Amino acid sequence: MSPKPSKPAKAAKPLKPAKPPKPARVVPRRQRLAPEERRAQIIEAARALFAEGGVALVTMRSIAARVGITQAAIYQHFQDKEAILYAIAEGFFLHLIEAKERNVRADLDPIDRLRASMRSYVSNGLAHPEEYRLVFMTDAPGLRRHAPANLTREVLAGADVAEPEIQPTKGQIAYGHLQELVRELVAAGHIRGGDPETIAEAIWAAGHGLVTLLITHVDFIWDREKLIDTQINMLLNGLLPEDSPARHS
Amino acid sequence: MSPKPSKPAKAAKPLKPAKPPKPARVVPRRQRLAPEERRAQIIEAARALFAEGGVALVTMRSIAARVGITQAAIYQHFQDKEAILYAIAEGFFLHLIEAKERNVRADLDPIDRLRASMRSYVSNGLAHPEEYRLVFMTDAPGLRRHAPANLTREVLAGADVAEPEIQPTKGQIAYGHLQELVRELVAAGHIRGGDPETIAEAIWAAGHGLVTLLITHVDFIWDREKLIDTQINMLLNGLLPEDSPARHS
DNA sequence: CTCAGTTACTGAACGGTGTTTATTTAGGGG
DNA sequence: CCCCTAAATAAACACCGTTCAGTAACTGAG
Repeated sequence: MSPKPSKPAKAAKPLKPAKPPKPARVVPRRQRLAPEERRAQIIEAARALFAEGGVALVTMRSIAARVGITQAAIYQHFQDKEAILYAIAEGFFLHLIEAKERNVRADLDPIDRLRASMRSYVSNGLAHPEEYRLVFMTDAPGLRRHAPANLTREVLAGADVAEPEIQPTKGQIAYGHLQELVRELVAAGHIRGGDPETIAEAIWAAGHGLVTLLITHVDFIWDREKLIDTQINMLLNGLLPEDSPARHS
Repeated sequence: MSPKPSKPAKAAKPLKPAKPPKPARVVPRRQRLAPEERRAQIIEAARALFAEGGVALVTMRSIAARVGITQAAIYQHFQDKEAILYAIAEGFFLHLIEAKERNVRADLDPIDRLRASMRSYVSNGLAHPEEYRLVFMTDAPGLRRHAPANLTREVLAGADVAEPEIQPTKGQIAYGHLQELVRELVAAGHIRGGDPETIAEAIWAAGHGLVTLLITHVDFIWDREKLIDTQINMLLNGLLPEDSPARHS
């Protein structure tokens, strides 16, 4: 059996029946903070726990304990747990955007910009696997719910809904960079023609699949660089040899 | 008289509080089943719940209620919840293998076999999004634990650990089909040379990314077929035009 | 047929989770 | 000064997966 922590447990409290409200409770000492400060504390605690052991360690109780408040107090500042995780997810996308701006210099050859973009994306995923899992591999449809504004399909499609207060999430900004790059490349004829939107989606899918494979089968893939090279080469040059009769079929 | 065996006094209760264990409990009517039958019932119930509302509905209590037993009884037949989910995951891979054998006829042109393989994989993912999420997008490292035998890296790498009782999981079988196809194509010169193992990984990554994108951004992507076509075309022909100076760099 | 042994099953917990509610109280504006 | 808003609390609620002692249905040997 497991180590049984014998607890004295005098919990003989009648749960159901009428509850005589115990009076004269002395709440020890309570410190109040400015809301935005508390909010920052909570996010920071959550981020630290997340970094230490992944999403499993991020618990309302563990966050509260780290901050020094009770778990219920968190609900004064966040609608629910997913709202906290959303903040962490946005941090990941911020990393992504910053790394992209560091690695994908504007003076590079256009095709090299695409290469560098993909490498930057993959490297970032490998550097922050827990965040990557949270953002793309967790079944949390609610994460999107906590975006500051609803970017509907129409907005993204470019309908003239020019409401200035609608601002995209960090994830949408990051993806927008890829879209723009692909548009540029297609317009300049550097890559095959086609719908830039669809091409960007296909490229992202390939990159995402690569990261997924690398971070979930950690101990099966020994030569990561070779795999990344192979995939980028596949995307650019294609699998078919130049003289293959199957080309462009 | 009564077959009441060595159950002396109930006074010897070393447990926490003095709990008067009311005896004379009349357990209504209990039906016992052959273990394999019960096992099948449990899996079936879990599968039905899973199909109805995803993994969130699959609860030990909900499974038990559907079968008509208590949740603790399940543990007579499965080590834990993940063992049940493993059965569902294996079912998904079985679908995958069957679909592949239906769609990828051996008499096809080799390159068309690759095309059909990818289409079959993607279609299967789109047809069973909940299973796909469970298998590839849930952070359940334990799913692998319930494989009937441990296929270690050495075994997969081809070391001569020819233990006949070690049999691969359905997932490993499915992936093996892709590996074999790629090996064939490379050997016959139908696709560019390179390490077939790595190429297979890159292809799988691209297909997986595609499925992920399609099942998570359901309402953003209107033309799935176009995206699938674009990606397969990208993999085969490459993004770069024939006369691009960047080719093969 | 009897009876001991095995084991599928039950009821009741245990420790955990996210969240809600009533209550208390700190701190700032009239 | 009081009063009101709202941050924080204690205590619960409704779940979850899992464990465990005890019970009863079956099994098979004598």
